[in-house]
Amino acid sequence: MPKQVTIQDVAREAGTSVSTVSRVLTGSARVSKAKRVAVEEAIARLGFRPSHVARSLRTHATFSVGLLVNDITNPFFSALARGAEEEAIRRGYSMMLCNTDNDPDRELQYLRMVRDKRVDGIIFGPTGANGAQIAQIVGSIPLVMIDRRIDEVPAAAVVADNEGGAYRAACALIQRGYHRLGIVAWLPPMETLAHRVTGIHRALSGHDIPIESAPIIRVSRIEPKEVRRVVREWLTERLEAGDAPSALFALNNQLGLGTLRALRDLGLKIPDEMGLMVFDDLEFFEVTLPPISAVAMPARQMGQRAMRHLLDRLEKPGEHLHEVTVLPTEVRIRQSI
Amino acid sequence: MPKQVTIQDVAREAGTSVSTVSRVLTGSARVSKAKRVAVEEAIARLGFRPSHVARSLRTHATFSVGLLVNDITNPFFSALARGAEEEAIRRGYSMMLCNTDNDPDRELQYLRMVRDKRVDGIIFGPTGANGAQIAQIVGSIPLVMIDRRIDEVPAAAVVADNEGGAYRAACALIQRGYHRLGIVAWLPPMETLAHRVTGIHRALSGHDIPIESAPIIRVSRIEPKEVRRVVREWLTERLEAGDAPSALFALNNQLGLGTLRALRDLGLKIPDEMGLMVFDDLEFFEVTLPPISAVAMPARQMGQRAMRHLLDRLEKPGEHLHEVTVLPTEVRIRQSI
DNA sequence: TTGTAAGCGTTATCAG
DNA sequence: CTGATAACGCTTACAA
Repeated sequence: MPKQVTIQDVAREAGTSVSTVSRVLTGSARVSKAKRVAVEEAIARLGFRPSHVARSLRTHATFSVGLLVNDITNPFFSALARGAEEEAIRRGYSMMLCNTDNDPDRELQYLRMVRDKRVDGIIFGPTGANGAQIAQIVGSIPLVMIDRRIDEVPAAAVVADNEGGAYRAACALIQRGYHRLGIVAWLPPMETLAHRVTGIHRALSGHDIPIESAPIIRVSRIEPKEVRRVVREWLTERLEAGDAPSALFALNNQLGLGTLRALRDLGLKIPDEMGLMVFDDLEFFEVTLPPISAVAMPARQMGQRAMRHLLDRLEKPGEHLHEVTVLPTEVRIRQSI
Repeated sequence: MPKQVTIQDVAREAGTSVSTVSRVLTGSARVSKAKRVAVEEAIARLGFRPSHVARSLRTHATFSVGLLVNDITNPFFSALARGAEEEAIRRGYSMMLCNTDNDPDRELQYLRMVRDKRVDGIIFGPTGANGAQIAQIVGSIPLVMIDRRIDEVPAAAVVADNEGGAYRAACALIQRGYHRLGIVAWLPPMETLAHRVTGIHRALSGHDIPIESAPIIRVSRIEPKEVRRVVREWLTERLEAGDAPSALFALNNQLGLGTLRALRDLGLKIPDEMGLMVFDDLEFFEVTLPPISAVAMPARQMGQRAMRHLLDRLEKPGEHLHEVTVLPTEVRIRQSI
């Protein structure tokens, strides 16, 4: 372990004081040309690199932020993370990645960890649980919610236009003659999914279709295999009873993937025997046969915007507006409807 | 900004000294029951949380590691990141996410950043460039290479069995009668891709097929659209000349996606008019029509193993073996060949 | 078992 | 413009 070069060493080498070295480091005050070059040369000679941790202790700023998301493996969140990270690095911040796996306990554990590490701020896709505890843990750390919000915690948020996207997508379905919609949803109550359902219902009502005619298929676990099984069984039953919907609307990309597989299992021809629409577009929906219609969320942009919000607030702490930014979604009609 | 609670406050509240508080915090020495409960109560009362940054300054350990990968948006890397993160959190470490975008400059920038932040170690998927500089920047920070290696930097590595996987996949192609292979590759020289080519060549030779009969289609940019265009044009030309391969072997998932689209553009029936094999399996290859054969890399496990290596080494610095772990790949034959 | 005090590597205050 | 020096919040000898 070669001893690390400190500001003291640089001062000695440059024949000056640590304060002067610090001043050229931070540019916080004027330094004579002569001294500055002496210091710069000493730094180069010694290969000195100031310790962020010492600096952080002194300044109470770590230039790092925590990103808590459900699962980075989900394309939506990886795109979001990418957007956030890009903005962060551009502004000199680094980002700690935390996968909560939608588990309230992990969420709390992570929140504590980043708080203890004294991150300057947090970008947070909440599970929806532990409202009060979160507020308490986070305390006064600047926080931006992403994708979902949570009422107990006052914070800015960046979300997608879930209701609007679902509404327009449902209208497209209806206009193409799919009047009987089956909604594939996930069991746990989530704000985003609820909004999507609302959008669909609004479209239905707007076309004088009773919302009771659109059954909701609720899967309890989000694993593709499970979704596939549940949807397949549900559909089989309905088909036998002659009471099946003419199109399925899956409320997120994982549900969409499972649904697609269920449809394949049953050998149902898309879009003739069953239409398919999924909320949250994936790159590969473009290349399946047939290509699948989806409503696209601006994931990367959401991450970028959330990070921008956060850093803006860190850098000029004047404004404490907890605004919620709603980013538009885009309905992409392909051949599955 | 409510002033933060420090160990001093706890000591005062508990009627003891800071050292005693520190001892109950770290468990580094025995403390009488009475004092301990006094301290614990004081901590609870005050909501004290020790500052990791102060601790790090003192102990020279930050309990954080840097993860540098090409692009988290690529499913291979997000799975890898997930595996790494899981192991990290399990052992009390946090992970900084850095996307290098395969850009040597960004790579250097990030390496400097994590080093300045005094991460305890680095997991690093190198671009392949700046060997000497990397060695210099990283200095004595424990480092584990992932996916690719780089000769100038002595470090442990975790890689997939690229050659073996490609070999077995090529054998499968040949056995099914695809004797004329077109290899879709990326232009920049990369160890992993080279190994894959080697594997294919070995399979060809083993079946007495001259390797010259397997042309390499080199795309200069990895964007799907570009891959698609290049492959389509190349194929069109060959088809017209009556000199096309009978199957295409794409060397990574992005190339695979682009190739698939090119095949669709040309209306070539898979697997009858053209076979397709891609290195690096994606979830959705299972659900395309037809499902696509691929060789699967244990991405998540690679991340986990790399992190395990790294942390093991941090925790018992005795061993300095720069071993390279080669994880097996699995050929998954589906209906595209 | 407990307390005092000396750092860890910076930045910031305050004189000169 | 420059230099001592006191924090920052913690851990760890060293003493008691």
